[in-house]
Amino acid sequence: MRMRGRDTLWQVGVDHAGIATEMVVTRQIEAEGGKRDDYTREDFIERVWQWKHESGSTITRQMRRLGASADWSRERFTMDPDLSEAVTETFVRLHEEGLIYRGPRLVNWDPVLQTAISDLEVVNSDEQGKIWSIRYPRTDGRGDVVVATTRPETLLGDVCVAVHPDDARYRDLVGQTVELPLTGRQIPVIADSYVDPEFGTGCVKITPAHDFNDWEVGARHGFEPINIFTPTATINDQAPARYRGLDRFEARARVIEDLKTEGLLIEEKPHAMVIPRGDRSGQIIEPYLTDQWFVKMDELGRLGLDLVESGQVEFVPGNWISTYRHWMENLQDWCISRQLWWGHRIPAWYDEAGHIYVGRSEAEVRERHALPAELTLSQDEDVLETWFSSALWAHSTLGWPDPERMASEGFERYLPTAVLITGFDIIFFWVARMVMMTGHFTAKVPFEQVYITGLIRDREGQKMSKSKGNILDPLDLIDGIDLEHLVEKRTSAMMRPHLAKRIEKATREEFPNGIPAFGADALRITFTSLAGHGRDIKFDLARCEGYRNFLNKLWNAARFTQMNVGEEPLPAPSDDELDTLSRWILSRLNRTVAEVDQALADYRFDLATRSLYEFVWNEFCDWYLELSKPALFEEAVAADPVTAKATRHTLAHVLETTLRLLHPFVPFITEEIWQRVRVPAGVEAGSVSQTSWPAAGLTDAAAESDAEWLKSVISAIRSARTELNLAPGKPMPLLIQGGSTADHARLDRFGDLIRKLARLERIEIVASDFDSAACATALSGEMRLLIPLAGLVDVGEELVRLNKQLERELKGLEQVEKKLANERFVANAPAEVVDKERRRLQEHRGTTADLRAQIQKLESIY
RNA sequence: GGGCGAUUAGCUCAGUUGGUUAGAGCGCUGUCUUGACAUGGCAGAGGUCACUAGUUCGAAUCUAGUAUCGCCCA
Repeated sequence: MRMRGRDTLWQVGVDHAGIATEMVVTRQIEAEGGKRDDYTREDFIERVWQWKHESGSTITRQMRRLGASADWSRERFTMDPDLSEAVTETFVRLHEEGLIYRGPRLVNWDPVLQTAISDLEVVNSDEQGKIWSIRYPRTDGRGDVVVATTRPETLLGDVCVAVHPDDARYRDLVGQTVELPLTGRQIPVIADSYVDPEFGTGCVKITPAHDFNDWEVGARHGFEPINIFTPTATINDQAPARYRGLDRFEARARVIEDLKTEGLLIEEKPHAMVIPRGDRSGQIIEPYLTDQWFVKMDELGRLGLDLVESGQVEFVPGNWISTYRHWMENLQDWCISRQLWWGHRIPAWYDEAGHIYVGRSEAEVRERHALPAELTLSQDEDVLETWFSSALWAHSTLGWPDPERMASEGFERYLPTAVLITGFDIIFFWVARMVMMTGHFTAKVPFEQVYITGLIRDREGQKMSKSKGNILDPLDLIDGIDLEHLVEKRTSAMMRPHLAKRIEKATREEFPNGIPAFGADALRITFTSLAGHGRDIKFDLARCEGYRNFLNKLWNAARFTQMNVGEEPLPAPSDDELDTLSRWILSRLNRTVAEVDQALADYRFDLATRSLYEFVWNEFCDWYLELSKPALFEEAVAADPVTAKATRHTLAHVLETTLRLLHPFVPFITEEIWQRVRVPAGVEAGSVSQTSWPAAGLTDAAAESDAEWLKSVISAIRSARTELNLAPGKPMPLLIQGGSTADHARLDRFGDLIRKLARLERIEIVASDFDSAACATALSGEMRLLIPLAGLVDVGEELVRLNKQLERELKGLEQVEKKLANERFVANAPAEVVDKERRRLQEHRGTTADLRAQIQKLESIY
């Protein structure tokens, strides 16, 4: 983009990762033998800042080493004062608009971290649990009701038992009461269609304070929820004294034991179930009743959906829109408060009577509500979740809400931004929320396109994670790392230390010699080459190695070029001074530019990389450099100085242009080489990054066809040579039989090149009646390339070779014949397709006839 | 249960609006220290495009179903 002369901004920065950071610092304190409780809020935050300054810049350090060409002077952090101001402003405005509210709700509660977390931070894992059937005696003495539950301890908070309204078995039960075991309470039986009559006995205990579904049922029937847990998930005073103070698992054991004693436990059996766990702590999450802050999602969700459905924000690849749509259509209100210290503190104050005042500061609150100075206000202890501030990123980093900063940071100039590049796992967390927030507050979209990259997985296809110990630090791929350090890095500071042994073993198996240094360029181009539009990227060191070798190839091609073009500016040849091969490579270069342009426009970095790789290696290095050598040899320079000059200039020009094309992929090596070729290539700029992006020029069909002819002749001879087991260096003559006038004209022009590249002694054209019985044959178009066998090879080997070729040809011939024999094909297929098949038929017929004739001749003398 | 996606060479993946004998890298085989490069050159082997049916003159490509796997949501 920048090389195309566009006004570009790559806004870098990081968020403050509330929960994760708080956990890391807490663990650090514990490792020193301290406790988090020893710290005041202020001291703890101080400690977090200290940690952040020391080791919080890992990501930006990695990005810098990778050569990310961002505007580093504009790096932002979500806890910066200006971004924090945006957070407060957003909260206050949303509150004023009635889109933020506080209330008692069931939230996902992490009893270890003691904070609410959002739905998205809960990981549901399939686990083996148990299910218990419990008898609830009817108070009318007419038997019992049996309920099944996976969480018997929650019966202490049951408010009723529910059955399905259409369930004939229990029709007489509805409206009756049952005795809730162990509590001495009586609870009613109600009918609700939430109950699945097929599941268990068709009777369900309802515990509104500890289950999301039960909460709904309880609310529908007007029950007051009974919360039986403290914030650490121990039993509170709502329960009978016997259970108070037990943690949830102890309570379960005692409840079961007591039920057994009372003869109320019917059975216990294994049960496959889904357990909610916190994605940070790995602990079982409790649905827990607390006061939390929420953002209403109905209106914002509609906006977020509209902006995408209308095409103002476009996903690449496009089918991610269905994931986005699906989520936006099923939104829950967004729980934004977290019971943490590290983050943006909620701008709400309470008086002693519990009234809530929201405002930008305590002073503003006092003034706005005319509160007397002696009234004590205390600020809400909670902070906002990290994504709340990240959601504002697009506009808050451009100065919003301060008009002066907006002007200086380029709010109008850069919003909407062109593209957000991110992983699909973050579409809900971040993308959707950015679209909603920027849309709501600025009436603009945050970005026009969202390029969703695949997720980099390890060699086995596993998601990389610290706890699995399969992470790879890009820095270690760049600089290399020995096995011991790698093992140490992967097994230290683990959340689950018992996995260390297994991780160590796997690491030693996968990287027995550690990781060699590949360099930043090789790593970058490996990633771009893997960046197809799939959703997973399996990372394999072998790919990295391949691209490192490619860069080595590029380096050597550059050395060759430098050696031959020198260090002085080269005069550009006029069009008619350009030799065919130079015109060919320039034509191929132009095609490559066009391909790369198209690939980049489509975000197909893999295809862009491939075009460049193939051009550099398979065309520039394998052919042009080789073909240029004869023109650059000393005798040749004297014989044809014009071609030598044109070739030199073309070498320099093609290399220099290729470097510009490659620069966004491999910035370091291209800069290094470019500095050495810019003078001979005649380009004025201080750095390759300041040159302009190449424009695709015209292609040259005549030159391309000449070069293809030349390449196929040389390849045919080389193949024959190998198949005949002729040493590559062994001189041999070549006889040419047949061929068109065009062939002969080309032989005339390129004979010397063929001789040199195919290592021939001489080339001789022989008459059509020349007896080729004593020759090996290769076919190239209409030409027969004959290699006299005398003294060189075994006739038997040649026969084997020819028969193999014949077999291949016959297969092709058969296919074409079948096609053309089909009348409906001839009648229905487009004329050019049919013509093509007819031409192929002729070719195959000619070739097979030739091969047969030659085989016969050889057999006659064999 | 709902949604999304995948299945192409031993491995990792391309394959555009359906149209030569389906391509690449790595790996494998043979061979070569030729004056850019052995991190290399040259040549080669290797595929029933998961399966079944359909549409079509023609299917890796389009449609339906089946199987296996993965992810997201309930």
